[in-house]
Amino acid sequence: MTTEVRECSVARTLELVGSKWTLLVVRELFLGSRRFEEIARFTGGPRDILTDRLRRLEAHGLVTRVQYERRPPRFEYHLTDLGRSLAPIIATMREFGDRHLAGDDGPPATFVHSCGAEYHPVLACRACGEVVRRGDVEIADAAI
Amino acid sequence: MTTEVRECSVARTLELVGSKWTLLVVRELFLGSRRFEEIARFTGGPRDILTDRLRRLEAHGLVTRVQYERRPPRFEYHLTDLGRSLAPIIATMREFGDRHLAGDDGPPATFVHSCGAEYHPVLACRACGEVVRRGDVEIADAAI
DNA sequence: TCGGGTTGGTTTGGTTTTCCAACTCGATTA
DNA sequence: TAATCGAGTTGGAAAACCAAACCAACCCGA
Repeated sequence: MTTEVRECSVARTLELVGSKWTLLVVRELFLGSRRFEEIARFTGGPRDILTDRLRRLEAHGLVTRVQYERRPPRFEYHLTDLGRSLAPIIATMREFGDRHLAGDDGPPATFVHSCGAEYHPVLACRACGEVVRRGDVEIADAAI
Repeated sequence: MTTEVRECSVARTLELVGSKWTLLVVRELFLGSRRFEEIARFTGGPRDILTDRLRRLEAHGLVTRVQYERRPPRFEYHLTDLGRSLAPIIATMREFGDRHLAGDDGPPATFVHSCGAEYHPVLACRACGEVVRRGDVEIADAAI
């Protein structure tokens, strides 16, 4: 009986962003925080862990550390293009939370799409552009 | 100076599914695994942790545990509707992994949309149905 | 020039989780 | 009777996590 662990893309993605605080750091960067103090304050995470997560994200090319001041050396963190491509993951998580885990006073933030409506993301097929509903997608090739 | 931690939907979602192995369990259920042994085999996770995750998912209504045999009592795990609504999170993670973290022989699984094309999810605006590109969405109300 | 304050961490010391292998338990098949 | 199976438990070690304190390098006001 061999180990039949599925080496899937979900697992690989989770190795990158699946540990505690990582995605909250990324969320903060999406929201415009740049400095360590902001990230620490708004996520509430332990500073040593945040340091570790930022280094790890940097090592994988999702974040860059930019010196904005020498003489005391000070740094800002920016998402790279690769980092920004995590947007759909954050957006679908936000949507799930808004819908199913909202607090007493509804979702804590709202976004607007360029069409003018309040923005709620749904999945669409890249090829045909149609919004996907349950049952529209089938697995073509097992092993995920 | 008060603690200004953002109580956002992303954070709430991560409390639910943000610890290690949870999303891999959910992925397995999406792929059709039902029994503990399958989940253990295909995720490779420690059995005690998997038990914990399944109980936790059950407690939050994402999974139901169904007895399919008495006399040795045996159980199956099924996603509830709420659990199935995690699909976009899994799908966007898979897409990210396929695109940026694929192994040597490309993505390990492919899916097909009902339009006939290979399925790759992109985000669209629920209201207007248009595919979202960078810059199309703005925050309307801070605090996320 | 002295005492604070700011920024971006690192260190310390302990708590919690996670990990893993081995074991259990009831029932079933050989 | 032994071996097997499914679905966990158990115990101990390793890793991750956490809060608080500390540090370095500067800036500011008195």
